[in-house]
Amino acid sequence: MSQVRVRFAPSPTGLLHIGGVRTALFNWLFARQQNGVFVLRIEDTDQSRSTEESIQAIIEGMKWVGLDWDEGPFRQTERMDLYRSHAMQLLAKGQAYWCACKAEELDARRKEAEAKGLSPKYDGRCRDRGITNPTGDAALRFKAPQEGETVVDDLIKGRIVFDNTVQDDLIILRSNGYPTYNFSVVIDDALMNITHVVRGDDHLTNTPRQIPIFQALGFSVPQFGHLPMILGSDKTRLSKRHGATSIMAYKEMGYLPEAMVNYLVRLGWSHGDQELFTRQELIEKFSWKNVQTSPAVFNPEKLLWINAEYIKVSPPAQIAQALRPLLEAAGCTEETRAISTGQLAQLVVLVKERAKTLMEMVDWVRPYLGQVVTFDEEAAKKFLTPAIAPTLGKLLACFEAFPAFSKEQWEEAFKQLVKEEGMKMGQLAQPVRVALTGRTASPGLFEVMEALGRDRTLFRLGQGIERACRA
RNA sequence: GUCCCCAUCGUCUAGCCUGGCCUAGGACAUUGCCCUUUCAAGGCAGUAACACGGGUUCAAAUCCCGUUGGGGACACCA
Repeated sequence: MSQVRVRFAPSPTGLLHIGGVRTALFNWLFARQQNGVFVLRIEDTDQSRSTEESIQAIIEGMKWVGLDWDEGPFRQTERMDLYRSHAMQLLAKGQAYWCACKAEELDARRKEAEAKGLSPKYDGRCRDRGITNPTGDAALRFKAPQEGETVVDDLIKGRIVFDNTVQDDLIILRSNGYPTYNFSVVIDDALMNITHVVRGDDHLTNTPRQIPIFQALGFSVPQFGHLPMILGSDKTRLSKRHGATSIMAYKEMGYLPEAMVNYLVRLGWSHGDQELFTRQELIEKFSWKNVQTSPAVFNPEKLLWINAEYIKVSPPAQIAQALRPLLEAAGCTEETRAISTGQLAQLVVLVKERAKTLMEMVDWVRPYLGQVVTFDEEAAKKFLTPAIAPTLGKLLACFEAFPAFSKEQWEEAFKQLVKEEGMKMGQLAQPVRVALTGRTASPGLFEVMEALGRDRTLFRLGQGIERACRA
């Protein structure tokens, strides 16, 4: 069998959305598993809607999720001669014809047919007119088969039969000379030797339109596979109404690319009960057989859970690196630049179990940057009271007596003091927590002290006592 | 309207092809408990589904037909 060649062919009419990423991902996994080739092709034949920014957004998104392509990015607008010459071939063979109907006329006729409850398909009035010297605004139509059936043996859905009598004579070359989608995909998929065309379910009904074009041109027909759609919580097709759909929006919200990939692949594909996969496992275990046939609702809560799982197990230094720009963007520019990645990684270890996104992590890490603590007013008011000040003072004196920080020693001393004062652990722990972090919630107290170091711990404790006395 | 696809807990899904092991398993979310210096994390337990109706069969979530419901496509968009 020849080498597997698959492609991802987005149209650059907006940002790269998660549905597109999932389609790309399935293609990519299959290519990598089969030692095949993954092609990136930009379908920009609609000059009125395609933009350069969108092309950049697609490339940026693909890179972020780590879906590297082997060939391309090809742009259809750079391949116009190919489409035109093949269209002319069809014309010469009598499998295409010029159509002089005006777009507005066609529109009107379609509406009329619909109003009468008839099929809105082209009535074929130019089919046998034999126009040989078309005026500048004629379009070229493909002579679609009008009888028999077209069978698609779908990789995911199995055998699907379409009745050719409902097929339309599609326009393949617009009056402006640009090819239409259904024609340019066929030419490109054929010329690029694509072996498996895997795309969204919304293309399923395009398949019986495209197969006859492959055949008319004498190309071998690739295998097709149609992925179920991603739906929003209301079970309609996922769109902006449902929240963020652009892949880069998830980056900005603090999601990890590996988490996105893991979530997206599980949306429509499964391997028994397994939820978490390394990329290597995905490549090994992926199979069309286990791709779901029905659409899936996008569930942000599960994505959040997966992201949290990835934050917990990813190398801390890697998280630290990704965190840096977000920290700076959050206004901690100086503190962030002052800290080494190694030190930042230690903070990541400190808080990684409580942050589900990098954005949340920014907030968790903040109290450990800089010398001074920023008090949460409510927390300070509640726990840093004059009543507790003397005990905090004793604790400070006790800690100061230790020349160096030692988690075990300091914890021992802390517990000793709690006992002497006849308090409960929490009665002293909370005020100390507020003194050290400014907040009522934090990692374990002694981990916090370790992260802060002896000097800052003592400094902040002193700060807390001052605040308590003032209150 | 026509054509096509789809249908298991709220959600993602296992099981369906090759009927019995399914009084339907896992995960997210949710509820309760445990752990505990706070917040998490973790552990344990619970609530919760085969859309409906007919067949076929000794036996159906699994096979067949229909109904209903959802989605998609019917452009000189992709």
